[in-house]
Amino acid sequence: MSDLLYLKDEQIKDLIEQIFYAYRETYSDPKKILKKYSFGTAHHRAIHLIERHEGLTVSDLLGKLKITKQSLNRVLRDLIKNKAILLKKGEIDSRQRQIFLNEKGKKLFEEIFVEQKKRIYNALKNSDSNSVIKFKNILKKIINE
Amino acid sequence: MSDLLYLKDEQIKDLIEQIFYAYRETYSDPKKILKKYSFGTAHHRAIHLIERHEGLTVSDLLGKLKITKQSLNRVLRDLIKNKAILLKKGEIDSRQRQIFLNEKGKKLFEEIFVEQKKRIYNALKNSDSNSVIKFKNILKKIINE
DNA sequence: ATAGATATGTCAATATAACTGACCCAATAG
DNA sequence: CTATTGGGTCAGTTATATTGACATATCTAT
Repeated sequence: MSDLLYLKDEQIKDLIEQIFYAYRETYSDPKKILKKYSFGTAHHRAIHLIERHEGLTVSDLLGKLKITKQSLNRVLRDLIKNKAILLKKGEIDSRQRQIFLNEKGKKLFEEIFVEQKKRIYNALKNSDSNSVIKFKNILKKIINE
Repeated sequence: MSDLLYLKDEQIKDLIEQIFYAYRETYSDPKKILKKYSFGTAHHRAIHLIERHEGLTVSDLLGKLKITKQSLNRVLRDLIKNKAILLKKGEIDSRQRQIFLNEKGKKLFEEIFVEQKKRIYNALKNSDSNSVIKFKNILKKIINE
């Protein structure tokens, strides 16, 4: 085991605790907005990933969320019913469905994002760009690219 | 809005996505071990916080987990039944209960931690200490200290 | 053309972890 | 001594996930 301070078990335990808080807080901020639409965090995560990866297929989304298709289906049904998203037949492979936000979904995403952004923006605003790059790099390593 | 690259919305959206993955992966690793004891991630989070803050009170733990006492109570009951933790009357205020891991709980924590540690250790092992300090600082800012 | 594999959708039952609301008791604080 | 606080519990409900089985459409390979 390394004797470097930041690789000591106690430091790693702290990080594990802080990663929990960071996730929870980041995804708690927009809960009031979601509730207005009768959505929960499951819907939020889906919307976020669809916005980041417009046109992704159902199985792409399953791979990112790592939930079962039955779980995802409930979420997608709700979002479709609410006209937040739409599914189109895949252009190359028409078994696939590509998922897009429509206007209502984009507006909802923005509303959510305004709330979530505050926390991250405030955390980063006094950091130099080098710190932020290092932060992102370590996050990437934690999730294996 | 800032024109600094790392404060652009797209960068912040990426971070929000990566924080989700980082949390999920970090807390997924020990699920097999937890299952052996018929525990879930709710028990895991409680055990982790009790290890980091030995002797904390029930309301301390509630404040960290941000769940209701009814939810926490189920978790604590399971952990007590399994002899992973014990509750002692508060020394100053005997209405309070201070929570401790006992030997079985410490062993369980270690077993869990070995699994979780791998991911974080591998992410940090090739980073310089400066990067790690900056990583922790930004995490702290995200959770407001 | 047809057989098998793949992508998606769905029904049903169950598990996990959370919630709200209503009480209770013991102990501290005013 | 009364009000408040810390903790525990019962009961019912909601949100999100699971497993397993099966259906349909489409693609791929022979």
